[in-house]
Amino acid sequence: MNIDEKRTAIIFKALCDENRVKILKLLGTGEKCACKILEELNVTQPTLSHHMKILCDSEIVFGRKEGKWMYYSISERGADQAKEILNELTVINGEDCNCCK
Amino acid sequence: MNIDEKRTAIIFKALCDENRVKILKLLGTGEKCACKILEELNVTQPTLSHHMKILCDSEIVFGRKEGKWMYYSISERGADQAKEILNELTVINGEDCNCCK
DNA sequence: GCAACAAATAGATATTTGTCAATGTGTTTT
DNA sequence: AAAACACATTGACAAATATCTATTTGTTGC
Repeated sequence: MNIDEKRTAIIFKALCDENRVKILKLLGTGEKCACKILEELNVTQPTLSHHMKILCDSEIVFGRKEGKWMYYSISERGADQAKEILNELTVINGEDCNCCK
Repeated sequence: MNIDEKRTAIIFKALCDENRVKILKLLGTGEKCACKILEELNVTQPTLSHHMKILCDSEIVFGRKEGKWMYYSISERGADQAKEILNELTVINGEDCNCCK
């Protein structure tokens, strides 16, 4: 696989904000509606909406609309992709560098 | 494991910038000195230094000094920790939310 | 259609981040 | 010791980000 840097940055942006990590932890107990997530965080509704967008852009979180509610859950597919990229980026293939010795 | 949100954000900050992803890809072929990495990126030396600090703060990258050179490599330990956190954050344990139904 | 509700969008603002030029620090070489 | 080199730190600045208030959009129930 050849990793796209821009896409990788978008994916892991999901995980580099405290509130978004909290949201993922909440989603770990299963699908949640936005209103429920909002209760658990100390942010306004628009701020939550902003974070949910970033999480969905990463594809680690999946959102579905049902009537006037939005339900969010962790996407196994998206999570697996993030894991695969993390694996690829941290595998060590080569030799030590002697360029400066 | 109970995941610390602040620490998690610091760890994954390593992966949410294009240049840092490029650096990780370079380190995938083994330990490299800063000067070699600098050749491959379109940034100045202080900018590289800044990125290397963020990568080392995440502990995904390890730096060692040898004389006037800095050698960087991927830390298996740090990478494993990032993988473990990503796993924990994307495992689904619970039931679907019925709170709004 | 209208009121009530849930979520998204727009606009404003403070903070954080990525970047560079200039300078400082520590090491090697002459 | 002085010069050269590799890297870190500082300070400045523009761009991106997180947050809020106000408003808009879309859905439900009267």
